[in-house]
Parts: sequence; structure tokens; C-alpha cells
Amino acid sequence: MKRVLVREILQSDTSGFDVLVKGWVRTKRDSKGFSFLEVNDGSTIKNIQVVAEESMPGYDEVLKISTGCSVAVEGELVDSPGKGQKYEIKARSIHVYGWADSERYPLQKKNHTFEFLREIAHLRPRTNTFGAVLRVRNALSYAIHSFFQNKGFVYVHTPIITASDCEGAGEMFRVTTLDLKNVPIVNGDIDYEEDFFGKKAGLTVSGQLEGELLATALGNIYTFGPTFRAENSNTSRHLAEFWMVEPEMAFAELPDDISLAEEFLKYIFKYCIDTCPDDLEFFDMRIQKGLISSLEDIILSNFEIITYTEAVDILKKSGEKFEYPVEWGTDLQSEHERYITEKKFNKPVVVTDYPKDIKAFYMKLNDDGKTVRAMDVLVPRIGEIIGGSEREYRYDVLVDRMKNSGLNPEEYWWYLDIRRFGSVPHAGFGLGFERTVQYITGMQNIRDVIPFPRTPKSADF
RNA sequence: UCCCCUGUAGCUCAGUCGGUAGAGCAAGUGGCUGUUAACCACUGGGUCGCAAGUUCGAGUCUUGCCGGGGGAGCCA
Repeated sequence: MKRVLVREILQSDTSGFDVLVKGWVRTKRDSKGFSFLEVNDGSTIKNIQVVAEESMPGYDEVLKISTGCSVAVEGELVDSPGKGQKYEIKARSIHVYGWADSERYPLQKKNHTFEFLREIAHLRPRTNTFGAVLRVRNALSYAIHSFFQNKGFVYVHTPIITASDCEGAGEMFRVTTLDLKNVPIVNGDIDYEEDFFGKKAGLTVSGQLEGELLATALGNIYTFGPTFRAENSNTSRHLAEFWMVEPEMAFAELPDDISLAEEFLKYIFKYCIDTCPDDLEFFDMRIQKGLISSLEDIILSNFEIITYTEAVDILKKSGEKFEYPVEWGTDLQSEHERYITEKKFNKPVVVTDYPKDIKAFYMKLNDDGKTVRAMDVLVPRIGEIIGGSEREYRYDVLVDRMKNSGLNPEEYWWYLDIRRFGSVPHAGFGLGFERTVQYITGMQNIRDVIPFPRTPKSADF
């Protein structure tokens, strides 16, 4: 008989036919003469209840089944007389593929803390929460691709290993084949000419610069890949290895960028609501009350767009007591961003036109000479989810900005060439994929929305 | 990297004034004809994170190290 998925069974309009399901036992309850098994196969957060009666062949084996065992169950799908489920399987035979010694199997049929589950990351996908996280993660990935594909954006692959010494977005992990116990030295410095690439190389901290090169040929592009930051960040919002989405549009200015970000977020949220209703219901009930309606609110909302200068004004007039003072020219603190998006507007807020000194060199300088065409999208609960800008496409201005930022324009000759030949206004943004999963699921710690998180002092599994 | 909290049974935690280890759940055994975090009874289960120090005596006090959590910075 052909195996069917639990998701398909639960969607069936009728019962009374034979089925074969394969999955893992979540829990078992024994009574005199019969047992209830709950089997989950990962196709849905819901389990299928299996009833095994004493009279069935091999019942003495069934009695030995415990949480975690992998099984194949063949039997008739019947309407369940009990409460809590529509259907159940009246088992005719149960085959155990693999036992799970109940004295050693760490997952119990009780709530575990996320901290504990992180220590057994190889088993936590078998829990309700992580199964749901991973299904939402999958749906979100697909939504990202379908959004951009529907709009004709070209999915491009930017390098993971890069030899640009200073991309400027954060500390890089070094990539080397040098013998660390015997590093070649020339004039007191490491001789990178002997290294694999003949120069200092590292893992990418952003695909943006290369993305710009491709956008100024193909028009609209996006990247969706892994990104690495060697920052010693110990927070619930940072990973050393995470996934980032970076669209880049040629012939586009900041308002186009903002529109794209807003349309994009609404699309991917709606896609997840539509395709993962059971998982989101679980998150709404167990992780973050009101989650679904807050996502629906955002889909229907118009994002607030304010300038940095207006934001500073709002904060100064707020009457709130902030730990850090608000001063034009300094970066907004987490508490400030939270006030703006959570208290003042209670919806996503796009803050634009930041002072040039607190933003990256590649952002387009405004006519006032003081601010740049940057935008941060702030959302309630997690703060900055998107950072983007219109890029400086004027060659001379960009060279000046590089020099003022302490960068050597010669090392960016290829980046500057784009401005030298057929330069066009262009704009793009970066979206932290895991932060977005956090936002959609309500999960508080970013380490719990990626299967195997990499953080300082932690790279197990 | 900084500040605060924390580390005791498989898990979640309690442990008073320094006097030699407790609960709930889980697990094991038995019971129960429809369970839903099943229920009832009984049983087993400990390098108190690691190292040093103070003390007649340390889970408890002191110092150092390591891990975990929350917040900050950096950022996505």
C-alpha cells in the first residue's frame, strides 16, 4: 500500500478506507486491552491518533513502543468517537522501524525550555514548535522567491568567499589555507601572497556590492544566501551565520525602494498566513498571543514614512524618559526605535534620510550635504528588519565619500567602474531572513528559528 | 565586548541561620474498556558546572574559570 501523509489524511472529506502512515510516535497512552498512539510525520503540526487493540497481531510489541519510536501503521481510517480529533486509524498492523530507549531519549511528552532544546538541536525538529518553525521557514523562502520572480527580478548568486578587504558591513571571518602554526611572515606582516587566493580573503558580510554590479546589467536582481559576521554579538537577534535577502533595482530611487520593501513584506506575510494556518495558529496560541491579527494588521496597514530628522523631533517631544539622550547626528537607540514603531505609530515605520556620518559610504548624498538617502524599516517587537538605501551613483561624490570614510578607492576600482560607465540611479535593501522568521512566528530568540545556529562560542551540530 | 541574573535528579525547580539532598514531571513495575499533558499505586534515580580557599563541617560563604539567559553596543 502507498504511504499517505498525515496532512492529506486530515484534509480528507471522508473516512472508511485503508491507509498506511509512517512517522514518529509523539506519545502513547495505554489502557486495559488497547493503546492510543499519536503519530507525527512532519507534514503537519497535527498528529494522527492510532488505536491498537489487544487482539491485533504483535500487540505485545506495541506495548513496548514509546515516545520517539519510528513506525509504519496500516489500518482503516475511521471517525473518532473521542474528542479532540476528527479521524483516527484503527490499526491492523504496526511495524517499528527504530526503537527509542525511553530511559535515554531526551524528548519527553512535556514542555521543554528552548534553552534545553538548543542543546539537542539534532532532535528538536521533532518537537511541535520546531517543526512549525521549519515549515514556516520553508514557506517564507518560497514566498521570497515567488515575490521577486513574479516581478521579473533575476535571482543571482554573489560570492561567499570574497577578497574585498573592507566591505564595511562588519567583522569578517578569515578564509585561509595557511598553516596557522607556521604563518609566512614578510616584513613583520603575514604574507598573504602565499595564501590560497594570493591575498587576504574572508566570508562575505553582504552581497550588495556585487549585487549592484549585476543590477546595472540585468535591471532588477535579488540575492538570497548565507551571510557571515564575526561580530561578538550576544543577543536574541544576532547570528554569526544567517541568511539575507538583498534586492537591487536599476533606475530606481529611494521611494521605489520603500515601495518595494512594503509590498514585499506584506506579500510574504500573507503567503505564510495562507499556506501555514495550522502552524501560525500554534504560534498564536502558545508563543505569541495575537500574532496572526498583528500580521493581518500589517498587511492592511500603510507603512508610516518619516525622516530621521522628524523621528528625532518626535522623540524629543515624546515626554518619554529614555536611557540614552536623543540628539540629531547620533544613531537611534533600540529604545528609540521601539518607541517609534510600537508606541507612537504601532505599525511598521520607515525612517529615511539619516545623517551621513552614521551610515555607509555607498548611500546617496542628499543636496543638503548632511544626510543620505537611507531607509530603515522598523517593526514592532524586533526593531530593524530591513536596511536599505539609494546608492551614490555619481563617481566624484562616491570617491569623496570613500576617502572621507577612510577607504582606498583603488581597492574598489570595479565598484567605481559602474559609476564610470553608464552609471544609473539604483537602490536596494537587505532583509534579515531569520529576523523575518522571528517576526512571523513570534519566536523570541533568533537561535530558535534556524536549525543549527552559529553564535560566539557555539557551532555544534 | 560591557552590565545584571543564573548553573542542584533525564527535564523544570525548591533547598531558611553553614550541619551532609527534596518536590513535580519524566522513566521502570503493577492496575484501569475510549484516552487527549490520561488517571491511580509503588520503585529506582545526585561528581549540587569546574578548580581553589575559609571552616570542625560548604549545595549554601569568598575568589577564579567555564556554560546558559536577559539587556546594551554592533547590525540584518
